[in-house]
Amino acid sequence: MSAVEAPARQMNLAERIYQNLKQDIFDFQLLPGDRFSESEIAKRMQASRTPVREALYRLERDGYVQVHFRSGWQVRPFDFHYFEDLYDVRILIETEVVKRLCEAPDRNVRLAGLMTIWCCKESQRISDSAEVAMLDENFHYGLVECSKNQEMVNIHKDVCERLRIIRRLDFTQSGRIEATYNEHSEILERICAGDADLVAQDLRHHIEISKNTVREITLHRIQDARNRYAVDMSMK
Amino acid sequence: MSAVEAPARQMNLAERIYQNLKQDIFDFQLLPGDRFSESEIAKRMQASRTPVREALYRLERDGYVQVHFRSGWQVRPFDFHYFEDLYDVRILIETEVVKRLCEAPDRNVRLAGLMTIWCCKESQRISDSAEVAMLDENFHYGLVECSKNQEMVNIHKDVCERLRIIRRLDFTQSGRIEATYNEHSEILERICAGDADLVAQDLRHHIEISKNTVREITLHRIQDARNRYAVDMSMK
DNA sequence: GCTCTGTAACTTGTATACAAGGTTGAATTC
DNA sequence: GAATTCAACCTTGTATACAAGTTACAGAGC
Repeated sequence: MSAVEAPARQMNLAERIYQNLKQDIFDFQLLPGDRFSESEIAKRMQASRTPVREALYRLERDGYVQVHFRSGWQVRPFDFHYFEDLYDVRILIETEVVKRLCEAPDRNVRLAGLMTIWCCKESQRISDSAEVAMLDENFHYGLVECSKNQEMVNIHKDVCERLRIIRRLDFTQSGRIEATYNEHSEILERICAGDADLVAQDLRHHIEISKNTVREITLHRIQDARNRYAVDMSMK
Repeated sequence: MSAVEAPARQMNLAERIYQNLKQDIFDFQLLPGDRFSESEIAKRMQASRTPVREALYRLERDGYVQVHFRSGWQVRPFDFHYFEDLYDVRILIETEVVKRLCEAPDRNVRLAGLMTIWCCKESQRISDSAEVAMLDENFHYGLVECSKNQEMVNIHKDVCERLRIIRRLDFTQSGRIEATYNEHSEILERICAGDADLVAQDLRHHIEISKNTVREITLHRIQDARNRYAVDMSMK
């Protein structure tokens, strides 16, 4: 029962390949719709097909790729309807969590960490969009972790990870950073005030802003992102 | 886009082994805590280790088994806290769904199938507990499918499947069948009436009955179930 | 009897060989 | 030129061989 679990899980080849492939998908190195074979990946990762297959089947279950019988693999094409459904699940879980939080007597303690980050002076706010994007994710993870329901945490994390691929296109818009700070701090303060209905409404609205931007994202923008990424890489 | 997906997915060896192993776990042929090796399974399933491994890694991700580094596999031990968390997720999803249903103008049409099964005369009710258990599962699936949110359906299905291992111990109690009929029919009628708050309350209560029985289940009862199953098998 | 040690028999992780079905494209036929 | 055929080459699915690490137990030493 002690050190059996994930903590010190040494990196298998399969694990490493899984992480790398997922990162490639997030970075649009592998574009939605792209087809590829196991041998191709094996060659690129300098490994045999066995660990590659293991990684691919995990990615398939995650919903990132799909296998065609004896006919290669494919990065799962974008499906905006799918993303919107995921956003709804996020809204459902997070609003439930904040409602519960509003009834917890020790909510101030539980939220202390988040409050130091988000309810700070304007001068202390972070302006780097990549960094804020990460903080934003952690904000929402942090809320759900307060629920003390590990399965809710797992499912929520899963959903957010599947959404990450499009969320990262979100923080490029100007004004989004400031708005995020304002919305997060308001949510936290209202939780402390115990305003269950109001805060659920705020949170729903906050997430729906992201949800609505999904519709605007086109394959063209994805292609752009890829090009930008390629340039970034060559400059390092 | 036509016949690419799951429908005609022919049974791989890996797929077959996955299903068989899961069934063994459900039937308590493999008891929580049991340890076993890949070769063992391969021998029993008359296949090589390759498809066995694929199946095992899927089961691991599903949360049924865990692998110990170069030291065999184990059926994940029971953790009642885990099951209660899952029940909470079920409650959250299903209450959300019925709330939405109460606002849908065409809810009578969507629910027609369920109503013929559950809102029938007492004389037409089914009394076989295994059959009712299956109908019960389909009732809850059916509700969520009405939500038109495929991801919610998927997650809910996943959660229910993970709960199935203990839910099947539930319908043995006398009176449970009649109560299920009464509760389901009341829920359906109240949805049609559009009573969002009342119906959510009913549903929550209905699921919490199951949730509370979890606490009563002990490993001893599981052992019993296994013995009973072994007897059933030998009688065939 | 107890502790330690080393080895033999296991385990999973990875690479590779082969089987069986899918795809493609050039040659053939009309 | 257009349609068809068929073979070479691809793909994944499965079995097997080997590498590397873990476990269990017999036997030595005390």
